[in-house]
Amino acid sequence: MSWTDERVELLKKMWSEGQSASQIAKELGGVTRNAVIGKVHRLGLSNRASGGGSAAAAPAAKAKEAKPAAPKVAKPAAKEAPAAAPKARPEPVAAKAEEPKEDTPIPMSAARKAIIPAGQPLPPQPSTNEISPEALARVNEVEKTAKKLSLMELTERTCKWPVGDPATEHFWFCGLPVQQGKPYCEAHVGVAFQPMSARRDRRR
DNA sequence: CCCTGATTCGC
DNA sequence: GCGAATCAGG
Repeated sequence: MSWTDERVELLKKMWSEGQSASQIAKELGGVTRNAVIGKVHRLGLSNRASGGGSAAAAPAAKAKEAKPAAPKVAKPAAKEAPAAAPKARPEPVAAKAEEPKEDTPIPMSAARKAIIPAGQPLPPQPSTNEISPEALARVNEVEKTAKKLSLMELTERTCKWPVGDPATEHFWFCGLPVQQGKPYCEAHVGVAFQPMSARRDRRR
């Protein structure tokens, strides 16, 4: 694929919108994020700043080291190996403390009748009708393709959204790839983290 | 490990 | 000009 005007235009657009290089690459197709980044630089728009019309900006970049007289320096291929010193390197193997593995918190699902074995008080949960319809639709859709993992099968990168009633047979965890950072997949992040006041704040 | 952008450099 | 490889964070 080559950088046609259209593709460059889309690149510029998406980049200015703050899309990541990988997202742009995906959209364009036929290029890697590296290609996108490379192009971005060549186009000289690597600096995504200057959004608001504020005249002053440029928070002063870091002091870039000037390049005195060593444009290209080949890798230090040759080893000096001067003295015949026996390189006895202690090589201290720092032992890392084991990180305590945290248990994954288990969120409640929408389908809870009112009975959880020990009869715990139900944790407060945003009522279903306050979640955007689209988000719910997506969740319902996703639950069909969920990987339906058991508790033991969950990993750091599997969606930990529970589906079904823990007290019944059909209970599982979504298991789809999580959204970076979050404990849930994209769809479930959508219902888990609501942009507060989603409905009331409609206008603005 | 997943991701990000930045840079280098052979092509 | 192009972009893989690599680097440097988060």
